[in-house]
Amino acid sequence: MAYWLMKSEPDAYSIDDLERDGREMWDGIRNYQARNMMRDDMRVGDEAFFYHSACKEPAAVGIMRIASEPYPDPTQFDPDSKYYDPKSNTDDPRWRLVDVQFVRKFSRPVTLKELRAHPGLDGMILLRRGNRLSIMPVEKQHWDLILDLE
DNA sequence: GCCAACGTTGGC
DNA sequence: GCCAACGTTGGC
Repeated sequence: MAYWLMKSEPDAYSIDDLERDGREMWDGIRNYQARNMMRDDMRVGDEAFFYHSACKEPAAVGIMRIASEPYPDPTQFDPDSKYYDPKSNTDDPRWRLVDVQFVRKFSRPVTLKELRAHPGLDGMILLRRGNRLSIMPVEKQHWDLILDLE
């Protein structure tokens, strides 16, 4: 089983929204690297940190499970969606997504500040300078360390 | 709100 | 295929 970290802006979709919904499409990913990981590397049953980005306190806030095989992101075909991609077509969809299932919310957010301060987490992709990936793999040892921080 | 870092686009 | 211009991400 593999481990992941997936970012969302809490103003757009937060861990509380996922807790309410239970299961949801992880839509709107429009970055090829992130797409490729969903398309090629994720497996049903993998676990992922839900991470709040672009907000007052960036932090890992909970855990979810990959709940589906990859399939075309319907928002790319919807002209009313902000994720609409006129260059994609149904014959050869450009963007794919997976469903995620809520597992649990952390008892408290594990903040980016704490992650940066932990020597054992050196080398995490999330902490690399200039990193903008919204979906990234997490090594098992890092996963376990972060759970210890909760 | 600023801005560094990065990805994408498109002219050549 | 290069690269300048532009747009976006996301921490601060």
